[in-house]
Amino acid sequence: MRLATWNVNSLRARMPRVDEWLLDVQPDVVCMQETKLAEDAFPTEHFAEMGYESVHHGQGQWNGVAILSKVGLVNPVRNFADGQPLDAEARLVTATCGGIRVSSVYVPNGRELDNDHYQYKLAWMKRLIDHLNADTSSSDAVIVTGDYNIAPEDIDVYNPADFIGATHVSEAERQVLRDLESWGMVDVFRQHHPDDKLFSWWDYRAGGFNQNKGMRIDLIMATSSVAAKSRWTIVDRQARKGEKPSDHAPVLVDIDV
DNA sequence: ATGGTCGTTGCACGA
Repeated sequence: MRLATWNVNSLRARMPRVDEWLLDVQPDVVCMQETKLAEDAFPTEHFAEMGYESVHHGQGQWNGVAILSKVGLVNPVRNFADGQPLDAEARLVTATCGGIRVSSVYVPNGRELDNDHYQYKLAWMKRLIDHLNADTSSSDAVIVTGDYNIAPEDIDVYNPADFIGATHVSEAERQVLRDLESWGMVDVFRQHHPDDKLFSWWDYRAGGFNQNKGMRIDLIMATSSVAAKSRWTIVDRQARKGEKPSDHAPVLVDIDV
């Protein structure tokens, strides 16, 4: 099974690149973030014609997450499943694909450390664990992948000195990611590439991609049973090049099934 | 050099 995560930064703006990429890469499961589409504006029929079942959790101009699957898509759940009042923003969707419980996540950005949005981000990550406890178990085959807006370690940013006092690298953010690992999740890319400094996002501004000023914030987190069956993982930098790219590159993993 | 671009929407804001 080939699974990918990609923050497309507006599916409407990205459709030509998404179509081209699906045909080229032939993923079985795709987790998308920032579709920026209303619930009903998702091109369900178009993806069906390309062989994908899909589920979308959208809200309109911001956020929006989706899962595409060629290996079945059952028991979809939009939003958190922990029984608490629903998140007002469309940042989480879950479905079982090919026997794996898959979630597509768009973790809040955080903006600045003293911004209310940063507290929302930390609370959101804590709540993700409540969701997992309600929806599944760490002994199951589970993947939670998407734009975490957290660089797990200093190796995951181009120049750690430039990020002092910034979000994405703060100790509290890294701690909630470690809490997810304590729950039972493995960072699949880092497992296969312990020393590689490879990024998944580069700012559109100031030639960020050409200068490789990026961060690795798009993560494939998997329970140990899935991680053990993962064979190969890459960042698809090709998708960040060319006409009208997203500011994120897809991250791929191939899993033995 | 505290900028820069792109996406939304609508002439500002989020990333």
